[in-house]
Amino acid sequence: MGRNAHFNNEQFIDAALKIAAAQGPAAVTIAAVAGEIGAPVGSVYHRFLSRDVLMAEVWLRVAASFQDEFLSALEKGEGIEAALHTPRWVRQHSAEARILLLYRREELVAGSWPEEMKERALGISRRLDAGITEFAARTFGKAGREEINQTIFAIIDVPYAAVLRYIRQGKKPPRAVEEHITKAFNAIMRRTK
Amino acid sequence: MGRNAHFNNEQFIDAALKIAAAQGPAAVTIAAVAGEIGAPVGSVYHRFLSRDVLMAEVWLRVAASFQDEFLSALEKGEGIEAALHTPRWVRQHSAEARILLLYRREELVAGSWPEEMKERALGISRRLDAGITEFAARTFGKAGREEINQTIFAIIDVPYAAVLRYIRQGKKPPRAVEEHITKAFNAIMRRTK
DNA sequence: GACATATTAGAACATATATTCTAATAAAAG
DNA sequence: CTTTTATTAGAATATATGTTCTAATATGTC
Repeated sequence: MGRNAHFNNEQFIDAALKIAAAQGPAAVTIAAVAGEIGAPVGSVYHRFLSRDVLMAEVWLRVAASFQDEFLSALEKGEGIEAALHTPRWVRQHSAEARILLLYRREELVAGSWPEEMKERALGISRRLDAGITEFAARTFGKAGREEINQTIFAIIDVPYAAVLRYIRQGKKPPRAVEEHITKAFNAIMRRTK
Repeated sequence: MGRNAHFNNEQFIDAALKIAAAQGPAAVTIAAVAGEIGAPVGSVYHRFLSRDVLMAEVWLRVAASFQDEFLSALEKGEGIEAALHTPRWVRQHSAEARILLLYRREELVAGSWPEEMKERALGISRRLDAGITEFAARTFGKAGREEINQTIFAIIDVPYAAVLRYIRQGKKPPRAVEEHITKAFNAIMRRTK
């Protein structure tokens, strides 16, 4: 019962994501989000407890989008597939990439998260840690602090660096970055002892 | 003539830098900056045209601090010295490093810069470009788009990536990152043809 | 010592924006 | 057809913060 909805949660999250990607998180005002889809500001609060909760939904969606594919590449492949996932995902998802790689979580969500969302976020980072550790153990035979650091550097940090420059310019990373990432990956992951 | 100053420009810039490094640029309110050194808010405006101008001074100081040493390492050495300058500078200058590597210029300075400061900023980025180009030419024999991209990746982007994770955690990067950077540098800068 | 002025001092003002509140609507249930 | 209620609708409110304004205070100059 009750009146039919003109808008749904997705639309607000989409609008916030679009604005954040294009103009940065500070431009995501409630009025801008509502205006983007022609909704009244009251409807934002009808659907989300606060701006922080809306932004947290944006972050969770973007992070999950990146990570699902990343982890399956990591589980299946030799690692280089996971390293190359970053430039590929960035090409495919320009807006999401800007949000995930250009801003830190605390910039998007200033205040504290509701318990239920905190759980979801924690789940995401735990799955990533587990995937990395498992891969390091598979590659180096053991997964001590240094093996894990090397792995993180090769398959997360370096691909991130390779791609960041282009994201900042609003461009898609060129194919050549895959070659750079591959060279660095091979050099770093080569067993040294 | 006139009353003696209790405060000077440096102190306000220092205060803004400290707050930005510790709590992010959004925490750099005029009241916070003034409060940090026990000055009245009016004195901030007596010395700086606006918050943006103050933040621009912060950025210029930090950028110059990083770049002066970086460029002299690049001019003298074989490139690896420049690549390793990043982790070393970060260890030496934790607060400045947070500002330079954690936030983009537009986050620090939202509005437009006064012409004179714009010149200073442009000078900084031009010197960097020139240094990189010169080094690429010296290393590869020529400095086409791809040679320059490779060079930027090896001596700027990768070191940045190696260090970022620690900066975010408020830690100093461990010595091991120098080894990772070196491996990647050698792999990337090796002439391929 | 009186004056001019650079600077401190902090209250007042303007504005942007998150949030709340009250009312209007429309659809389902009986 | 009346009642109930989910939702739209947007005006009103509260607050934070950049900026401006007016006054007080020292210090050098005559």
